[in-house]
Amino acid sequence: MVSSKDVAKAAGVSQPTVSRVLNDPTKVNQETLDKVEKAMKELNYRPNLIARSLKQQKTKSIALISGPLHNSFFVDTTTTIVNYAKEHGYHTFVYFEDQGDNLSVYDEVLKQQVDGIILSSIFIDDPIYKELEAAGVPFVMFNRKHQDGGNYVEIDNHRAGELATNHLLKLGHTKIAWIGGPTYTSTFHGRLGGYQAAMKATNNEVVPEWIKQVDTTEESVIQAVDELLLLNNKPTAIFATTDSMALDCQNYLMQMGYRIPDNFSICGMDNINITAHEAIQLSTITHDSKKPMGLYAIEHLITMIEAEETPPAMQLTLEPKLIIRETTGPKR
Amino acid sequence: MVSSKDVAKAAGVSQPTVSRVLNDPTKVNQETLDKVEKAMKELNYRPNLIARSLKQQKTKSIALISGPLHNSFFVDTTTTIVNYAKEHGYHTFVYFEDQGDNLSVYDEVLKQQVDGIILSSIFIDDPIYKELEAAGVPFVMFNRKHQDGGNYVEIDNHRAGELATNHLLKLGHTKIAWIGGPTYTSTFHGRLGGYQAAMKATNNEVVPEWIKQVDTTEESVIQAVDELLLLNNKPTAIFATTDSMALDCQNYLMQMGYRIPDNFSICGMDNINITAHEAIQLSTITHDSKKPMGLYAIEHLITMIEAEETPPAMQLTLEPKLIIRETTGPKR
DNA sequence: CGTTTTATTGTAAACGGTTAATTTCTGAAA
DNA sequence: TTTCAGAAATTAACCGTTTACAATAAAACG
Repeated sequence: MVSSKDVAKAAGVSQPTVSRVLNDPTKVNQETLDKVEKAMKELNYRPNLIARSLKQQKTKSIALISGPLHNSFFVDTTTTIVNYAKEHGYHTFVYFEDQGDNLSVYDEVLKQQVDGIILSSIFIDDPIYKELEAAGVPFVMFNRKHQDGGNYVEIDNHRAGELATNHLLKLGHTKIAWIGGPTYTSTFHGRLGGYQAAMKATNNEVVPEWIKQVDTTEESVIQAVDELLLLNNKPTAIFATTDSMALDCQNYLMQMGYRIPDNFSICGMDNINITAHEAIQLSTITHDSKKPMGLYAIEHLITMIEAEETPPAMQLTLEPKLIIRETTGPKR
Repeated sequence: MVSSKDVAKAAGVSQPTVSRVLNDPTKVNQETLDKVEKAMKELNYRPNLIARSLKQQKTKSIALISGPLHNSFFVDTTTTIVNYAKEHGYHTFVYFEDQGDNLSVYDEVLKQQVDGIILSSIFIDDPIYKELEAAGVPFVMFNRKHQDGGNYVEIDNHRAGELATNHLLKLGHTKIAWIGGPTYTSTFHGRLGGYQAAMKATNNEVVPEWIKQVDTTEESVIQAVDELLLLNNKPTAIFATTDSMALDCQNYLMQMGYRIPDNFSICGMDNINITAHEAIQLSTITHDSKKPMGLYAIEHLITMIEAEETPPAMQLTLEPKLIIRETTGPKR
């Protein structure tokens, strides 16, 4: 690999002069500048960012620790974050959440000396929060948040749960199932709380068998639906707390010969792209902000990284909004 | 940030001893090893991988330059690649293809000293190929390939084009539209060639107006469909050369009140997940290999990175396979 | 014309590790 | 007792940059 030393030799100057050409060309004589730039071109010189990072104590790289892309919600956020970062001169390391072994990811990321971290995969009382704070690296959470606060952008999950549930109640459903991920995450915790609150507020019984905690994979959703189908007091509507899972429900129920919404109403959440497809038409919950959630996160992260002094924490809870499409209908 | 020097001081040893504890603990006395490890723990020491990378001249990081995730094909490949890389100790920088400004991405990536590159976004005669070769960094292409060969995994696009077209011909369609991306990429070049070959082989006219080259965005697909709808000899079937575009066609035509496949047959390509959804049921093309395409790519890349001497080039062309679902039907 | 600025370049040190070469120490063999 | 091998630790050099500081020469000043 050709280094600035090689360029210096070729141009007949000292190596720091080459460095100056790169960083502050006004500080160098026009004549030498030409010489050096010519040598750079001839040798096809590319500055070594690793060396620069070491010296400058910043890497111009960030880490995105994201939920799995098979949930399209994370497709949008990943795209937004990676592209915005790139436009602002940052490179993005991407990692996908791992059942279990998450700690090693954080550890690796910190060793990599990233300038900041964006994460969606934190638990309400995740000990990683304190570790990250101790490491002193800026980080912002999106989608999920932590009990200790910090910087985050989320949707009002409780309110969202109420919204979806009330929508189904208003259609005449009273036997409403809830399918979601682990409630030690703020998202599902809130969405479950909202569901329960809405049921109670209307004096509807919440039967424990209607509440299905799954690991959000298709198989686990299918199993949950199977179990619901075997119940005596079978629900007539399902609040599937992510669109990804709602699609799995819809698909499986249709495969089993049921008609949506005639036999079952399904309401999802996230308003991922495909839900608007004419053949899908999934009722869902979105938020009423112009900016996508990932954008808030990355904008704020880069502000934090580049600000002289720590800016005030971003604690953003977006207002949820119901989108009624064709997968929810009156109880028959 | 606490460095190995701090650990050394705390443990009362020299700094290289700390390094040896990290890299080859057998070379260090049990007693000192304990001392050092204790100090590491107490100070919460994390080795600086940037410094290590500089010295070792390898970063244990790779770059993935991918097509946009809104095409779900790249969702699967990205997931596969990032996860496999991580399991093998590599960190993945992700970039999404950019209309136009691709060169700067490659430049940035090379400056970052990545150990290898995986890319899907290369043109048949892309000059970047020679640049990458000159830079001496291992790289493998997936999905698309380059005229000069190199390391790649692709699907037989010509064959795939024939397969899809023949399927539609057999259903009685003779007026078949082709919608695809720019033909200076090997994928669309091949898929168009196969379509034309199949038409000619059956003595069917290929009307130039039926061939729509778009930029693969939803808007451009909609515009193409609009134009097709205005033709006198309107096609009765569409070969949309990625599932992403096929879904856009299906959605738009349904919105316009057409019925699929009664009014139009649609065949996609890639077999992305959602196409199997009961409400979508898109006919499509896949390949008959057990491994996903991205896996071939990343496996080979890591082999290239870690092999003593350059392994033989991987030039893999997977056999396409037709999946018939419900969006293609007999001509009415 | 001597002295002070200013512009430009070079020298040296540093970032945090790895690793080759060297030193120190121990204990066994002669 | 002397010698020497081997183990374990230290010292020094290096990776490719940036940057503080010193040196030099040219320009500006009174």
